[in-house]
Amino acid sequence: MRTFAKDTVSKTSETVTVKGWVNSRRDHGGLIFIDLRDHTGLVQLNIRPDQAEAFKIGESLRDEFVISATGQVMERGEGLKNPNIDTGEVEIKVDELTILNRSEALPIQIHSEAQSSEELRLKYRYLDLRRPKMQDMLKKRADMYHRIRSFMEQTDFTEVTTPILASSSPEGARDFLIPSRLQQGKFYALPQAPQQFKQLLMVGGVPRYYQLAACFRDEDPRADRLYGEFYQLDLEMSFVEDGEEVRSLTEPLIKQLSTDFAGKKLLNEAIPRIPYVESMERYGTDKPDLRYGMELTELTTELQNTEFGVFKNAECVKAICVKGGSELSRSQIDKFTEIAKAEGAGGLAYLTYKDGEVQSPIAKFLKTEELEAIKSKLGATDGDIVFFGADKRSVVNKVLGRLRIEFANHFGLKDPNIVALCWIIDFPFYEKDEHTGKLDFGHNPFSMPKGGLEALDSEDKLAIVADQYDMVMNGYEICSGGVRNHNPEIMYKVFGILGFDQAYVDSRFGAMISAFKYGAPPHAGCAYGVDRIFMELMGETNIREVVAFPKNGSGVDAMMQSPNTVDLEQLDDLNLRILES
RNA sequence: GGGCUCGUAGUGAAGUGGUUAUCACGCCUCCCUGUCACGGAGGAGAUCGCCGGUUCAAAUCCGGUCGAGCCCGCCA
Repeated sequence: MRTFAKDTVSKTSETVTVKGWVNSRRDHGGLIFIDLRDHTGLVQLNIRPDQAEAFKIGESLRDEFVISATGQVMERGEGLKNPNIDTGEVEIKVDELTILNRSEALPIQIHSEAQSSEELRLKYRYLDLRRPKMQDMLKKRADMYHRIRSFMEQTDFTEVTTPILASSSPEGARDFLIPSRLQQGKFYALPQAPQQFKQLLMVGGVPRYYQLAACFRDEDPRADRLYGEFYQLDLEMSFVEDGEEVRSLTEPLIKQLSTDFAGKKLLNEAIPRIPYVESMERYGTDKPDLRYGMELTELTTELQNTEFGVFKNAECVKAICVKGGSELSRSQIDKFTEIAKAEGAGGLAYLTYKDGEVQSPIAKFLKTEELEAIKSKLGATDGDIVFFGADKRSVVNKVLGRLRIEFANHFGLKDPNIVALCWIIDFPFYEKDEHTGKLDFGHNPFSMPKGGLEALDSEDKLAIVADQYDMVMNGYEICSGGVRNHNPEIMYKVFGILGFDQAYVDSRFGAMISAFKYGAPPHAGCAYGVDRIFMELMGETNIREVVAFPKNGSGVDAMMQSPNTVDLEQLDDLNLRILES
């Protein structure tokens, strides 16, 4: 019977068998210590020469050998205890020692603080996962899944799995295509989300559906975005016409995960609802991090008659006040200026409040009353610095929104123990492409335009608001949802505005359109990105750190060598051929 | 597709034009009976990602290329 490492501490004088890996070996010549590691922790083995056979084996042990050791658990003497490990009070006096398997020297460091490169860690993920931090991550993720399922079951949601082999959905991300053998020349697509299936479940009479759903998108990754596949807590509710019902029903889950599960504090017990337009104006983004202030402050009116040409001629002038920022060096300001330019700004004007006076290259262009207005509106005091954006409104918001995040990083304003949640609501239904000038869906073509059919007749299509909502956690979009459009007439019109005719909609969303003709209940739902939520709650900034087997930035699994070539026979089965490039 | 950064023994790092490329961990041999990242003595191990150029001389400078990371585009 195997005993786990951590349990040995309560088995003094008992004879036990422990199995695990050699974490380290300390060979004193006439006495050998082994730190044996299993999934529960470490325990020290004490191997003495009087057990000649075991001692001989002990001398041959190396890091990461897999062993089985049998012996008596002994309380360590005074001064020999190790408070740094859970089992430091005891050690096992080994009588029998067996090597279950040997190990070559490891290609990555798993015992030291200095961590090997991510490239190697991913290639040898099965070794990387032995590190306590990764073991902890896997356990915590399982715990989170358990809590999510409990919550969903308690709130009467029914788990339904939907197909992985699905069909290509246009207007979205790039699809992963799967060639069909039985229907040659045709393709399945891996679902980008179970969107259509879950809506069809609503028509199918399932009142509340949920699923921890795998989603597949062939788009370039980021630090907070996995390549290829990720998991969503996908859910949908029928007979819901107000998104508030979805928001208020599900947000307690995210609060519980933040507090009970992750042990963090909520910034606001009442989660604010912020309209999209307001968020863009105040934070310059639709995923604001509310843990810090530095809101974008409007100065267009105050500076409309200024002598300073850059401000005078701009459609919009805004500023943010960085508390204690007057200590920024010239080169640091230059760095922020580069960032501002990369976001489309012409430059980065600033005012420094230092030693009771205003210092700035642009101060001489500003009248005393203008300087006063700036100071009072931004609440600037001695030691602060104020940065300006003056340009088209969208550019100003974008630039200052980005700088707000950069300043928060620079001054360490992101408190890792706080979770700031908010809902962004009322997204624009349509957006105009800045380059082509063409109208496109802002977020999701399946959501209901607020005001229904009539709203779609509005002259200004950009003013049409979708009943669409995102949840934001500490600056990360963690949920997206909406009240769905369950009306075929509205569906046709929504696409018609973009120039797609009825036949197009029928061909792409035939099942949905057809289903909506047979008594589709109104419904609404959302999908929470569980990988990203888990990342933030674990205090990680790289999402690959919280996934067992992630792909790298090139979409490659360095461990499994996927994607890979296939046999010609397999291609023949599918009637496919690879063209010479 | 674009921008920025990086690539040096098995691993992590140092080395910004000039001796035999340095250090730590790991590895191998030997010594060591109370360590806990044990300690000590010795040893092996690097075409400095790859190709080309500049130079008397290149890990170092330049160009290209491959790979990785971050960001932009993209992500209904």
